[in-house]
Amino acid sequence: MVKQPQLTQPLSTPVTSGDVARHAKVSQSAVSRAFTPGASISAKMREKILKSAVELGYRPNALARAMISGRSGLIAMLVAYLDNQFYPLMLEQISRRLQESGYQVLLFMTDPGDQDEVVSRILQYQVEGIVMASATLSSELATECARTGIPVVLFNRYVSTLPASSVISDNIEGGRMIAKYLVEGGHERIAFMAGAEDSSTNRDREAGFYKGLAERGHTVFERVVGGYSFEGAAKAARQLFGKPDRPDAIFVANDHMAFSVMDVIRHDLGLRIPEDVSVIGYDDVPQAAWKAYDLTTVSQAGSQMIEATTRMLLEQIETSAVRNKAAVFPAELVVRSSARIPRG
Amino acid sequence: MVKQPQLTQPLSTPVTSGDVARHAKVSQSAVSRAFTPGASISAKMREKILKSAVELGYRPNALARAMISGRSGLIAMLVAYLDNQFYPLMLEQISRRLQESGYQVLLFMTDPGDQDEVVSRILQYQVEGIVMASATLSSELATECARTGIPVVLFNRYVSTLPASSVISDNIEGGRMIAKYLVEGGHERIAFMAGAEDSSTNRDREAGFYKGLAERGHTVFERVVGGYSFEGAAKAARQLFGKPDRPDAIFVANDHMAFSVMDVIRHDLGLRIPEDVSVIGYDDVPQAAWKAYDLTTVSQAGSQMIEATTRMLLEQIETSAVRNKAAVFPAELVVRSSARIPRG
DNA sequence: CTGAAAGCGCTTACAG
DNA sequence: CTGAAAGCGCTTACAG
Repeated sequence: MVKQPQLTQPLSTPVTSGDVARHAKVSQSAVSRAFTPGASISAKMREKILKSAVELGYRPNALARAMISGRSGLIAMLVAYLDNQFYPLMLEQISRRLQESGYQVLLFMTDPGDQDEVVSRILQYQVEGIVMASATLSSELATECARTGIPVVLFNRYVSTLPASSVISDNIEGGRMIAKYLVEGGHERIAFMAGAEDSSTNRDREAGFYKGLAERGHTVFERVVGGYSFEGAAKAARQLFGKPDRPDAIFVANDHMAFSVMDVIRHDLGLRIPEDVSVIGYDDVPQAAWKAYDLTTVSQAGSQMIEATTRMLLEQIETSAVRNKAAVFPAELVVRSSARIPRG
Repeated sequence: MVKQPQLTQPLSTPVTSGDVARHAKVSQSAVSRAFTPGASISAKMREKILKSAVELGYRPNALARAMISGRSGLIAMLVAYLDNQFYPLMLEQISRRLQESGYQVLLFMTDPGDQDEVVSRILQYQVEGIVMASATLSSELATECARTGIPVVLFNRYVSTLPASSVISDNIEGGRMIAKYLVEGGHERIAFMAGAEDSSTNRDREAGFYKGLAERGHTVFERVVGGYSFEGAAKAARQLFGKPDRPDAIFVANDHMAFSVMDVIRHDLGLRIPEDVSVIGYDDVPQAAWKAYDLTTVSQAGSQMIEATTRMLLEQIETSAVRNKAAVFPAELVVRSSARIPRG
């Protein structure tokens, strides 16, 4: 005969440390100690308590613990949009790392209009740290977050005037490498498609790119803005390549837009890549390796950036110190077939 | 002269309702009421309190509120992997909807090994509801979540024996439509690539597909397993299409794998799509519309599924009732160019 | 409408 | 090592 679940014990067991204490015939403080690593409690007592806890289905209430200890174990993760695959992958990995370290991620999908609301909620939930993972979140929001005094790490973005750490790759050098590669590939009319004008990633990639062109006696042939969106990039590409005197190469500020640009060049305009136009992106998202695009791009040191983000954040939390350090990781050109390969 | 921040008030303001009460010369309960919608408090008093609160930078402590009210405002969102773009997009939209409704998403990236740990943490954080958003999370995990008595909604997955609601699209009908389309397109050797064997999406899509084939006097030509991963799909595709007697059409259980299959067919094997092989996917992720793939696929009613997920979850939370309803949304064939179009 | 008081479930000095 | 007690910051009956 199958035993029915005991009806006296509701499914959503609100079992407290007091219940366990009574059951194990010990004090409530002892129960607390049994669940606190490093607390002074005898092995015998702990065992007895753990046994009772299992029997009753007890789990410490993390919220109550947070109240008294001042440690919520919560990290706010601010993200703007997940279309660009770079971000979900980073979100996934950073979350996993934080979970492994005993923290839990509170997700904030933020929009430009949200700012005050977001900051307010972050504060209400007593998060111990904040990760801002988006190229496009406004710097006012970053400033507000930094002002809370809660440790902040900006991921793939920086605001130099802020008491917040940031983790980025060397976007300036990345831009330079791309300029070098395109010039050496013999291109004469080299264009640039910007992402979001106010993002540090775009600013640095663009600055490095122009610098690289200048170093080789070139200037940009034409500049358009795609705004880091697929549709924006398509529109800008049609305008740019739809004219008779079109570029023979383009650096697109991220891969996500580069795919859109490639589609327009090939399918709307019937041009060949790289024979008619060379295309280079930035980020090296997994799709860049997909054969249909096989995109030459610059790889951000993703796993190092993830590691640095969690390390810097946890370090700040554990030392109660708010820092303003920037970790910059090297960029690396990943050569595939979407851009003409220089000879030699 | 620029004024320095007051050093007497630390940046991470631990301002409590008591501080506000003292400042506004009212009771602490009054402060609480000023921040509780619908509480009985005079307009004059509320105003005075709100003014003090702003001056001091007070925010109610959500954790303390949760302790006493039993409402944490937290929803656990369980996700397995974010490679397949379908999931980040759903995660983004569901999170936005929950935020708008005043809830906050606690993110759990889960692995097969994690189960007990995940359930334990969910319980510790006193979440009010759980969304399981993954085709591949194990049904034991789903069972464990349902057993907690916390409202659960399975997104894009179901386990019929569970006291949990689920939101899915009509995967059986979707599979049938694909079979019909391929048979009518005149294909003779129609293959199927499965995703994860134990997922309900795969089971239903496969069952519907076979049923559709049978209805038209066909059987599946060959069946391989891609496991819902890009690499798994590539491997299976090489094996399947690398032989002389290869399929002339394939239904791949999701778009994410279909892209991989298309790359292998075109670039590794030099075959044309759809002239040599027709490919159909499932999900209609944004990439399916990218011209390089232009994938014929079945669209899941994403926005309806998102809406239903949040509505069903919030309804269960607000009525304290755990339900076992399944919301099934219609599937729709999206015709693009990766599969031969039937005449007429 | 308002305030004093109890209590949510814990952790952590403080004695013993 | 163990227990009694205070207290984290709130909400919510209970009186007035």
